[in-house]
Amino acid sequence: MSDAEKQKSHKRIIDAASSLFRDRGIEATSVADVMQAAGLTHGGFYRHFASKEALVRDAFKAAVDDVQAEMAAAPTDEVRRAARGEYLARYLSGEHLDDRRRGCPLAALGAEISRLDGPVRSEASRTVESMARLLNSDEADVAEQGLAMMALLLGTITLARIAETPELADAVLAAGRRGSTVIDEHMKPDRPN
Amino acid sequence: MSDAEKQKSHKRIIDAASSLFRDRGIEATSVADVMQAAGLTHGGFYRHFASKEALVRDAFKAAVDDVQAEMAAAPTDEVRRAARGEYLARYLSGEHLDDRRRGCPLAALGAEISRLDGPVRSEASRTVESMARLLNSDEADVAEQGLAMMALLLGTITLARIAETPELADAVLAAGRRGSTVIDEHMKPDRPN
DNA sequence: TGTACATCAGTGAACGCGCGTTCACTGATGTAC
DNA sequence: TGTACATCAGTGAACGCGCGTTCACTGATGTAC
Repeated sequence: MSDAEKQKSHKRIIDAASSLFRDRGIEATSVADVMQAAGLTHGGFYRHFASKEALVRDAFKAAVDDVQAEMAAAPTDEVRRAARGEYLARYLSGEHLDDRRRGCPLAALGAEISRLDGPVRSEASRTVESMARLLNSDEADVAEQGLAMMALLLGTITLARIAETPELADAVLAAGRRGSTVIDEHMKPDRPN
Repeated sequence: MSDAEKQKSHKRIIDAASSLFRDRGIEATSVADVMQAAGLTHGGFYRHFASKEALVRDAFKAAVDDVQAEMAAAPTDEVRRAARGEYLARYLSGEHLDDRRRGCPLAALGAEISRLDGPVRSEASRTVESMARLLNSDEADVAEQGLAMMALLLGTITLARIAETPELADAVLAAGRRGSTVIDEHMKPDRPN
C-alpha cells in the first residue's frame, strides 16, 4: 500500500465525512458511518486522524473551500460579481434545499458548531469572516452587507428545510430571494441606506 | 402524591427540557439530564411522556408559546407594532447571544429539527408559519416580509454565536440590525419594493 | 537483479461508557365501606 | 370518623445497543544489501 493509496483513502474519508455531517449532523454521524461510506472499516480511522474532532475540522474546511473556490478565484470584479450572482441564485434554489450533502456547511452545521469550542469552532468563525468578504457586493473588507446577506441565506435555507409542505418551502425561498435583492440594493457598503 | 403534584413535575420536566435542548441541542441532551435538571430520577420519565420524541415536541412548543405570548396577545395594531419592535431589538441583542436557554428555539434547534420527520418537525413547520405572521409589519397573512425577517433573525443569531471574538459577534449583530431595518422599510406587504 | 526486513494502512474484535427504554418495587394518595 | 385497599408518581437497577477509541494482527510496500 503506497503513499498515494493512503492519500486517496484520506480524501475519500474527508469527502464522505463532509457529505454525511452535512446530511445528518455531526453528532448523529459516527466514525464507523464515515469509514463505511469511504469503503473502509472503522479500525483504520486513527491512521488518518487523531480524533473525530480533527476529522470534523478538516471535513468542514473542505466543504467551505469547495463552496468558496469559484468566487474566490474570480480574476476581475466583473467576473466576481457574476460568480456572486450565480452563487446567490443557486443558494436560494429548490435544489439546494434537497442537496444537503453538497449544500452550505454553515446552514447545515452552524448551530451545532456554535455549541463547540476548539478547532472546529475556530474554523467556522474564520469562515464567517471570509464568506462575509466574498458576499459583499463591492468592497473586500468584512462589512455589514456581507454579514447580513449570509445571515439571510443561512436562515432562509434552514426555515425552508423545516417547512413540511412544498408550498411553504417555496414561499420561504421566494422571501429569501426578495430579501437578498433588498439587501443588495439598500445595504451597499459605500452608500449607506 | 396528588394530581397537582404530578402536574408540577410535568411542568418542571418540560421547562428543564426546553432550556437544555436549546442550550446543548436535542441529541446531546439525554432524558436523564432533563430529569436530573427537573429534580427527579430518569426512571419516572415514562409516567409523563411516551418517548423522548414526545418530550421534544412539547418542550419545543412550550418554548415557542413563551416567545409568542407577548406579541400574539397585543390587543391593537399599535400595541402589536410596539411589541414587535421590542422583540426585534431584544432578538438582535448581545443578551440573546448568551442566553441560549431562553433564546429563540428555531435558531437553536432549527437545523437539527429540519432533519427529523414526525411530530417535532410538524410543530416546527407550523411555527415557521405563525412566526412569519407575527413578524410581518402590516398584514396578518404569511407573507414575504415576515419570512425574510425570520430568516435574517435566525441567521444572525446563528452566525453571531459561531463568532469567536466579541468584535465579530458585534459586527454580525449590527449587520442583522441594519438588515432588519432594510427589510422593514423595503419589503412592506402592501407596497412592493 | 534477488532476498531479507522494517514500515504501516487497513482489519475486526474488544474496551468502557452513556444512551433510550423497561421493570419490580416503594410509599403516599384518594376512595369505599 | 376510622380502616382496608387500589392507584400510580417516583426510584434505581437492568436491558440491549451503538458510540469513540484501542489494539493485536495481516500483508503489501519500499529499502538495504
